[in-house]
Amino acid sequence: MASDSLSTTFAALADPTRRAILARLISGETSVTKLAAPFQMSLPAISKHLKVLERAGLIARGREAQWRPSRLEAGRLREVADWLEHYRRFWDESFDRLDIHLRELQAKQKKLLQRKQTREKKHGRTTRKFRSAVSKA
Amino acid sequence: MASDSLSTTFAALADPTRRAILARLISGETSVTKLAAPFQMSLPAISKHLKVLERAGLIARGREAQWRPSRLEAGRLREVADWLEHYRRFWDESFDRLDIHLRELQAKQKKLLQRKQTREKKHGRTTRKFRSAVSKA
DNA sequence: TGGTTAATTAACCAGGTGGTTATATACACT
DNA sequence: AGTGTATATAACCACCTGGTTAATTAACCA
Repeated sequence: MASDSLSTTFAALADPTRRAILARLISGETSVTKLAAPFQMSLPAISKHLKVLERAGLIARGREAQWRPSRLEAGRLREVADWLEHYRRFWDESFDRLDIHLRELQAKQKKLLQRKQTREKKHGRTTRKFRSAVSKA
Repeated sequence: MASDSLSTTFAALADPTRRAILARLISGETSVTKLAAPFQMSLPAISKHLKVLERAGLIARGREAQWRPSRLEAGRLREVADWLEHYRRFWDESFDRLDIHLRELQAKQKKLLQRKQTREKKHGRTTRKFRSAVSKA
């Protein structure tokens, strides 16, 4: 398998068990045994799947005594969404109009955010908010 | 590899060569040799990649004399986008607000489309337009 | 008919993937 | 210290993947 980030992410997503695990993690972090419960396969198999997801950066794992709770880590999914945007117009006929609307939204949003940041003096976060929802092409 | 549609699609996308081929096809359909040109690998290798993309339904292939032009087929990418939507809120803080805006847009769009269809008596297409751009959760 | 160009198929190979069972590690409890 | 519970690692296996070179098919051209 190629070692770039997108390839690793897609490869990790190319398995229904792993996608089911991600889906389960939507409702909160859980232990390995609880994640394994719905499946017929052995625990080591699940352990391997979790390692794949972890290496792909799709989940992060904590430590609580002998439990290793997994939680969703959505950054890589955003990368996928960003990549997909290049192709949106091929399946979404109304893309151009939608794009225009979204760009307007984005502009408004930026201004709002800038004002908010000036008021509250927040730190750390940049203003990338809507980037993944609009075209980059 | 699992045989369900999403798994096949993700597996096909988990290779930089294949993604590069898709990117190339954004600018129109092309022959195998032209698709192969940017890469160092042999023609049979590209041929295999194209077969993977074709089986995944990401491209379709025509026949023009001895050429087999490939063209982008974005339906499966839409499926990926739809799947991704379940996770959007995990990377997009402003998801809820965006969702509201998009639903409003969708409503407007539906009305526009209905009027248009009444006027032109178009057939076959339903009004699923913005489904992939908004949350389904 | 024969030659050229485009693409695919066949046969092969190294390395990866997804599963197994058996064993090991880590922590909690008494 | 010893036991139970949660998880990971090791060793193994069948199959898949992504590449190669050589041979084959298919269409055009003269």
